[in-house]
Amino acid sequence: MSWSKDPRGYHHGNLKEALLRAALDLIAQKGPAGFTFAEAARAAGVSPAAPYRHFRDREELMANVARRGFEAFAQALTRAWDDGRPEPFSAFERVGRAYLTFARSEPAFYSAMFESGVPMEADPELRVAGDAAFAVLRAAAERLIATLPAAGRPPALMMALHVWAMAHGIASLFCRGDAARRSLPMPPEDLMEAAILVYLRGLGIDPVRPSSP
Amino acid sequence: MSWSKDPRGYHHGNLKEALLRAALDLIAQKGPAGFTFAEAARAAGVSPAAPYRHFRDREELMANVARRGFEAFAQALTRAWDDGRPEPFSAFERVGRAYLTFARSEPAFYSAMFESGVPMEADPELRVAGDAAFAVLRAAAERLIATLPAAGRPPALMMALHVWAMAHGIASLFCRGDAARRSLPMPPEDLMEAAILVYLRGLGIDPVRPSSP
DNA sequence: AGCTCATGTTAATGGGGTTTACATGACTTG
DNA sequence: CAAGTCATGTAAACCCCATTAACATGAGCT
Repeated sequence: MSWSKDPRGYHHGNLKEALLRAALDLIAQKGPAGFTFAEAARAAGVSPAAPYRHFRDREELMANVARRGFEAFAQALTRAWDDGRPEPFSAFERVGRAYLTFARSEPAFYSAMFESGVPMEADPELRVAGDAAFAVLRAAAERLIATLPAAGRPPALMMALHVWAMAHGIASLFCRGDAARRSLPMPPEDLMEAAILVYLRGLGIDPVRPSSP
Repeated sequence: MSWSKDPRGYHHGNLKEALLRAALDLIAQKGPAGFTFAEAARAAGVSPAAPYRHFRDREELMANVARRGFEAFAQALTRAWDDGRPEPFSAFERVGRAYLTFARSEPAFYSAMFESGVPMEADPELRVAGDAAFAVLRAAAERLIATLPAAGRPPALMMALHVWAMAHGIASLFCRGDAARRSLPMPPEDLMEAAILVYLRGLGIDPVRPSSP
C-alpha cells in the first residue's frame, strides 16, 4: 500500500512518509540512539539535507514517530479493552497483555514513545496523543472500580498509574528486543497477568463476579 | 575534593577514575545519549584518544559506570532493608522508597544501569553486580513471604520481579530529571508506597502483624 | 509562456568515534 | 647509573553525522 516511486511524485512525492517509515525501521534495528537523520535520508534515496524540508531537526522527526506510536498504542488498547466486554475484569487483563504485545511487536514505536528522551512538550499533538492513550487505561480503571461497593473505592487515577507503571516496567525490563533485555523464567505476559491479578485482589476486585450466573 | 592535576600523576595519574567521574557528570547533565567520549576526555584535560588506553570503547566505559551504579544501588537497597528491621513489612516499604530515591539522586547511575542500552552480557562483572542488586530485593521478598502461613505462599521470585518492575516503571516514567518526565499529581514515593500496600494486600500480607504485642 | 514556491541538491562548517604512528617518562635491570 | 621496556598520552588522519546556506528544479497557477 506504499510506494517509494509515486507517479504523481515529482521530486519525491511523499518524502515525509518515507522518512517516517525509514526512521521506524532504523529505530527498530538499532535503537532510538542509533537512528541517524542521514541514514534515514539515505534509505529514502535523498540527500542528507532533504529531511530538513520536512522536519526542523532530528528530534522533531522522533517526536512525530512517537506521536504516531501513541495513536497506534491508544488504538491497540482500545481494541483490547473492547468497552469492557464481556466483563471488565477479563477485559482489563486483556489490556495488560495488549500493552506488552504492543511493546514487543512495535519496539520502534515503543522506543520513540518512552525511551527516546523526547519531551512531551516538544509537540502539543504529541501530548494529546499520549494523554489519549493513558485515558484508555484510566477509563478502564474507572469501569473496574465502579464494580466495587461505593464505599471505599480507591481512586481510579492511582490505579491507572499503578498499572501503567507496572506494564511499562515489565515492558522495559523484559520485553526489549535487544541484548539489554533481562532474562525471565516466564513469559512477560504471564508475569503481567499475575501482577494484575494480585494488584486487583489487593484493591478488593475479584475475578469472578458474574451478576447473572 | 577532586583535582585534575594530581602531583603524584605524571602523565595523568588516574585517568580512568577521572574519566568515570566525568562520564557520571556528563550523563547526569545530558543523559546517557548525550554523553560523548571526547567530552569526557576534554573534562579530564586529555586528548580525545587517551580514553582508549583505559576503555575499549565508549560502551565499555558506560558498562563500567553501570557496574558501579549497581554496586551503589545494592548498597542503598541493603541499607534500606536493614535486614528487615524492625519488621519486614515497613522495611520492605523502605526498600521501595530507597529504589526511587536512588533513581532520583543518582540519575546518571540509573541511566547507565537501565537506559543506556548496555547489554548485561557486556561484562561478567556487570551481570554479577546487577544480580547482586536484584538479590537484595528477592531476599526481602522471601522474608516477607515467610510471614505468611506455609500453605499457599506465592513465589518470592515473582513477587520480587513485580516489585522491581513497578519500581522501575515509576522511576522511569515519573522520576526523570529531564523534560521527558511525565507529570504526576503526587510524589512518586507516595505512588510507590500505595502500590506496594495494595500489592502486598493482594498477596495476603497485612501491614500490622506484631507477633509479640 | 512565465512566475513562484515547495522541494531537493551541493558544499561547507563543526563535532564525535576510532585507529595508527609516534612521543614521553616511570620503572626495571644489568 | 645507563639503557631498555612498557604503560600512558598525543597528533594526525579517516569517516560519519548534524546542520546551514546557496543554488537548482519543476509543479501548478496566472
